[in-house]
Amino acid sequence: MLDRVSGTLRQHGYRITPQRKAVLETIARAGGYLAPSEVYERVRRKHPSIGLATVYRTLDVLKSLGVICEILAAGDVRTYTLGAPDHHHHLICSGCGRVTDFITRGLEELQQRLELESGFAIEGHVLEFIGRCPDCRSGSMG
Amino acid sequence: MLDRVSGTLRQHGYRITPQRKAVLETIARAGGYLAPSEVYERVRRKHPSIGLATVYRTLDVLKSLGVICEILAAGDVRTYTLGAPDHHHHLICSGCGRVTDFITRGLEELQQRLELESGFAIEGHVLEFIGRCPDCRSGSMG
DNA sequence: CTTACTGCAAAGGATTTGCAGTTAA
DNA sequence: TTAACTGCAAATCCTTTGCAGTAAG
Repeated sequence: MLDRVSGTLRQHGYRITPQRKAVLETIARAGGYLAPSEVYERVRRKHPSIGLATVYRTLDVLKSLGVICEILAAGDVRTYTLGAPDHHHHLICSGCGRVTDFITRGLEELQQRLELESGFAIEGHVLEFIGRCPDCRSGSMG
Repeated sequence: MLDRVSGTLRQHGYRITPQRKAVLETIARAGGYLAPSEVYERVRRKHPSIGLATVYRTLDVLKSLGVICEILAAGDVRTYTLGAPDHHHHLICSGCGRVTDFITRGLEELQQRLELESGFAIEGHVLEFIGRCPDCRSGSMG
């Protein structure tokens, strides 16, 4: 994975730096979605001198290359995970904020209908469900 | 409309103030979606002394009562329009930012499937399509 | 070597909060 | 009368930017 991303970075004239590797590995290892501040905290464990600005800049680069995907969740938090957008959707817990992905089809038809009816050239979509995850339903978290 | 909302406000122990009326009327008259700063600018034309904080506070109140609906659009802009969420979805122009609503069904089935598969108690959803509107497709806006 | 990248600190923009005065009910 | 509301200014929070030094290629 790192090899592939390194290639992508190089192809676009970006350099491979320890900071970029660390950010990417952190997101990859997390599995779920991390906010910039969370990425920062985790990267700092191994790489204490990294600056928050570098994390933001790295997230921008990786996002612009499609290496990571940003979700526009409720509560104005940006979070990031590995992978390109649009291939999956999100199920967000209103209790703990955890994000689960799901895949669905059928949006293509809807998209076609919308293009016809609205005249838009549709480029992408966001589909998020918000609810309470099993843990938060049973637990004492509110 | 204002009467209905006044009733709602009163029922919840909120007072009817000129500022709240002005914010509500501004959003109602706009038809589309307004960011807090846009609401503020427009309200100021008729009500020059209003403060931005009051606009934010009013938006919070109206949103919490379901009188207005907030969309979580790309680019980290919050915008508001009349009406409760979840009854419609959004088609957002990536050129000019204008938002069009659409209504669709079929998400209920998907929701049921997700509840079964994930164990979530789903409370709501967001469905947004992003694309270029007819004006921006034909015009010179990029 | 060259120039992209980094860390730091300062700047920026959006939203929230504290407070004393005001006003709806 | 009285408690919710307001405007203002300051405070917060998140993100971006300027800069001089560092390091990838």
